Amino acid sequence: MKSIGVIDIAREAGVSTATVSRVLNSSERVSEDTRAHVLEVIERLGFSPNASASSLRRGRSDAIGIAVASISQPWYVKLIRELRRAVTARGMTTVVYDLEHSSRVLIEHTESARRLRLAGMILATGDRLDEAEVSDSLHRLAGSMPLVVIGQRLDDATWPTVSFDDVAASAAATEELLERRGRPVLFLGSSRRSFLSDQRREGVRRALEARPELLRDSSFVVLDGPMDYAAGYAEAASRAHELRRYGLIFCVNDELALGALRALGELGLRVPEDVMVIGYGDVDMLPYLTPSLSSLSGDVNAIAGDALDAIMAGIAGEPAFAARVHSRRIVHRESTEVREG
Amino acid sequence: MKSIGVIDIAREAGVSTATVSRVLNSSERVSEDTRAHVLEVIERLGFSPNASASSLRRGRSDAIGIAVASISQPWYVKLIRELRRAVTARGMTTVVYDLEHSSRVLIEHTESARRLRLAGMILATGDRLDEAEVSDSLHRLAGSMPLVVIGQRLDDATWPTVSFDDVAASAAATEELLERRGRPVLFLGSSRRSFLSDQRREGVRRALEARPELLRDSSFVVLDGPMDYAAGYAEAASRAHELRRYGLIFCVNDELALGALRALGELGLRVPEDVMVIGYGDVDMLPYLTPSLSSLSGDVNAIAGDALDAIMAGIAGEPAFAARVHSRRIVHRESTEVREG
DNA sequence: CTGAAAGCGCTTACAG
DNA sequence: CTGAAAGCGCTTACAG
Repeated sequence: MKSIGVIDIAREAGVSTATVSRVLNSSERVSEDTRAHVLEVIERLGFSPNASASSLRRGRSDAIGIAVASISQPWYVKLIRELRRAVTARGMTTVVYDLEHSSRVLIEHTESARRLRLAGMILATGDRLDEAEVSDSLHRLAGSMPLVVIGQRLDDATWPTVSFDDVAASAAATEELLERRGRPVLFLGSSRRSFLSDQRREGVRRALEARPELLRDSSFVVLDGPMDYAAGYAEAASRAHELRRYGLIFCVNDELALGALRALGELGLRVPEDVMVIGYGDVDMLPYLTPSLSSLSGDVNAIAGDALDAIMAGIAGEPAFAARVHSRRIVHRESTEVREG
Repeated sequence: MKSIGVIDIAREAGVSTATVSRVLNSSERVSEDTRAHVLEVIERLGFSPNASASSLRRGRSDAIGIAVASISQPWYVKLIRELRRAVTARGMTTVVYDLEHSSRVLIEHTESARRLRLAGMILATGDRLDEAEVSDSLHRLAGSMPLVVIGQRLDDATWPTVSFDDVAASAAATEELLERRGRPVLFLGSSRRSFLSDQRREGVRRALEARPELLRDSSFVVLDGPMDYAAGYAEAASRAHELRRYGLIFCVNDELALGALRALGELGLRVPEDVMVIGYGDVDMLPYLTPSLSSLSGDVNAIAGDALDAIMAGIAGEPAFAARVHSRRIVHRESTEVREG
């Protein structure tokens, strides 16, 4: 069964294929009568235009790629949905890529995006992009379509970037919490593969520099595997003997914080009375934990808006900003609710 | 800057475009020397074949669509990743669709899939598909490509389906827990838009039928909004006065269970001493909650394997099974750890 | 406002 | 094993 195409519609409607095409891409001048008639025929025959033919002829697809570090992290899911909403409203489509925190998958997806001749690509990740192979892929990608990166800026980036100032956010949060309780800090989650983790650690370190005696007794744990619930649990549990020395466990994400919370409970430490805990990301479940978890929150809509402006400018061939930086907000919940000196 | 195509590669390599194409689609007979030479030229010029041209010529894309009810639910994320792994291993690609639990989005995505002439579509959702507009979309989709549905079977389905027997799973779990504690049950989460929710409720009801006095005092709550943390919390909290009457809160998913857990804690009810709680899905975080949450778990790999077999059969034009049903397993954690009469 | 016709970049049946 | 050439289904510059 041969599927029907513009030729069939044109014949049935008694017009040319050019007119059918103009109706499909509404922006053109077609008389109202003709348009209505053609649309009726399209509807009646159940015609679905072939996107490959259209993309081939136009030289590019009408889809924007959205690649995120991991679709199992709620913040990225929100970002995807917000971007999809905005892109759809502009009459374009999206294709979602889950990087699974893997360089290999990132490279596979960039190649796929190039083959598809996407209209543009928005890449959001906190994983390091400066590894040679990855960086090469990105430059190749940026050479074939507009690219916007959310989360970090490579030194040799030729594309717009949008990010949070996580150094500042971590520093501010740490200072605030040190005032509540002036004790050493345990920082969980500096992976070699994570750019954001480095930023967050750096902020904590800076805040502690003002109190050398606390900095000396603080610890910065380097995780090399996944930064998930299990890792948070294992890292906290394995430090059972020294945990009482810290006033705050600063986790690079909410998953680690949740895992750590469980370990602390098993060890008989109370949160926040014995030790405070804070995470990063402010995922939806935090208010429902016991104790509810404090976190550093970042506005998805602001980031999505900037990324969209930049990608649309790129598609239109116009210049966009080089870098935009947003700030985060600390959300206090039970895990940091304590008042001392 | 005109991007390079097979013609450029052919000229540079001193062969015909037919040969270049054969090298790209490795399956063909090409001499080793020619192949190596052409590959070298492709690499050197950074050639990326135009997927639209290829799809147009072949009559369909090499991508399989994976549409899931929501990418904010971990089980679906696991399914996506497992399917992607398997599809990639077969030399094809995937495109991910997030239905956001919305019929409108589902319809948009099926139209998009049709325009893209995907090789096939795997749809996984527990939301009802029997609404007229949705059902029409599915039949239209199934008319243009192989379709496999995970999660439910429509009466007039012409496509293979894979699902869990949630009636049986709920019934078995309820029976087992009623033996631990013979008290009425509060069932949370029967939404009118959810097929799976109906199945799960039905299983609980059947198990209770054997104990009419318990069935009489049990409650089945119908939620009409999202079934998330906030809903679980709100529903449990709003029943503060009657909560002590139940021996078990049976939640249609883990998110509701987590929300309910928090509400119970605030009300001073102990889990599992005062009331047991169980969810559905067995997401990764459950062991790290306090108390850790019991859940009904379903094997992703078994489902993914069946779906893949069916879609591949469909693509090859071969017949596949009509329906496959898998069973779930109860995973006991602290929230159901209690022994009585 | 509308149509005739060229052409986007591949793949493949056919011929050698 | 390799090449010449047709054709997939659209869109658009051009002409009227």
